[in-house]
Amino acid sequence: MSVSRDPHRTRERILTAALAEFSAKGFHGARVDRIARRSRVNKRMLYHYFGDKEQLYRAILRRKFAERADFLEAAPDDPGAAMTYMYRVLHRDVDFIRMLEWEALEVGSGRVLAETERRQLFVKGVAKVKRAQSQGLIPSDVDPHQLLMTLVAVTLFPQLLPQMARLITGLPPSDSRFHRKRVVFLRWLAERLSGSIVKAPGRAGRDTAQLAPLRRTA
Amino acid sequence: MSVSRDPHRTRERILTAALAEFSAKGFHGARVDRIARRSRVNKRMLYHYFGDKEQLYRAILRRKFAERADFLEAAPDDPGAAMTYMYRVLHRDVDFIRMLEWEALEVGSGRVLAETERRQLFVKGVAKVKRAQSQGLIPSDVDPHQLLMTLVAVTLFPQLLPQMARLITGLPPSDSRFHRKRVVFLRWLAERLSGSIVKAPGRAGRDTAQLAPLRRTA
DNA sequence: CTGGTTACTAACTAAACAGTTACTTCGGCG
DNA sequence: CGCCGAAGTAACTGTTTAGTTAGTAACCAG
Repeated sequence: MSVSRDPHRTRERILTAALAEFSAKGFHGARVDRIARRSRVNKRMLYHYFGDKEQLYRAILRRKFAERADFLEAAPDDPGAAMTYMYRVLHRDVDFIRMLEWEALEVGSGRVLAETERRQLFVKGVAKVKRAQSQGLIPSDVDPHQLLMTLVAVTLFPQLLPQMARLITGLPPSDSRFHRKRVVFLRWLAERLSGSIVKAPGRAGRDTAQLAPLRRTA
Repeated sequence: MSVSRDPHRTRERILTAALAEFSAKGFHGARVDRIARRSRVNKRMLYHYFGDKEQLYRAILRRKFAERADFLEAAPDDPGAAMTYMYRVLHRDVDFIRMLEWEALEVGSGRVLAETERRQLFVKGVAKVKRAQSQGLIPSDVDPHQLLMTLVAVTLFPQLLPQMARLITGLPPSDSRFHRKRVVFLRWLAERLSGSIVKAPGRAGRDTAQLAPLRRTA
């Protein structure tokens, strides 16, 4: 017999199966029995290791967010390269995007798990944008918070509302042709944003200042 | 006595309560009993009018999508005005955005309700972008499908992942200060996209700066 | 007024579900 | 070797849930 015990492996199997289930169905749609079956672990063990369904859910979230904790820092400084990088990375981790989306629907704009760590991540992201601004890679007459948010929006969106992406473009975002077109577009967009089209790639600030009066965020 | 029958009113009350419930909790999280209680209608009547939970859900979706069927057509031609218009309109209908989001998580990029009508809506949207391109409002060296998708992405995103919007900017997207900053940003972005940034030989600068409030176009 | 159809109610049911009980088996340490 | 805590199993339970039964009350056509 020898069921050959292996607590670590069991824990991992539960986490893997739970991620798949929660990502696919969300917290309410997920079934504890199904996670147990998928991981080929006795249901009782889920409760042994994680307490209850909600704590298991939180464990999944914590792990997923920790996994992607560096994705803004790891991005290149150049906005075009940064966008295509983010797009490529996030595109491969659909579960991550879906967990973000479930979270959005559950908590709205309320407090989230790992609030401070995640805020810190974005503080660094904003700092990165500001650095790019001072280097002249990005115009300085724009709120870096709003810009960062928009860069994320633009890279995330196809997986966020894939049905809409398909209805608009005719291709599902999982399709490699979609992928290629998106990357081409992102590069085009980066050119536009960085402002090096019309005038020399110098500092854009002065020239455009009159067009968009902007108060810096606090 | 006189329970004073009113089939139409009852149906409406069910639909209203169901929208609130499904928008808040999604299909699996929604409770039929709660919809019945909220609408102060006997639960049996939901089944009388709509068959079962799923058909009620579909009825809600159909109605919501029909309501917003013209939102791309109603947008102004000018990209800056269009973006702020879309942002304003969608911002006010959080339920609509949430239902889109539940749909995304449920069907992925698979077939959706009212598939052909909704595709048609976007075909018209793309045509609109192309028209703007031929008028020189938007550069012609960009895929209109990808651009349209991105305009939608940029206007929708804060409500799509409000927790992320808050973590990045420090303000929830429901906050009026957030709103103001976003509109300023969208105008900046439109300037960039339309391409006549520096000494533009045309209308990019001042005309669009004061945002014509919804000029309805066919 | 009558008979049938539609609107409406209260109480019930079968199934699904998260969580538990009660028990066995393994592994390591004195 | 003996025993204790951790790893594991199978079968159970109390509750919640979508959906139903069985019936009453209003409305209306003839």
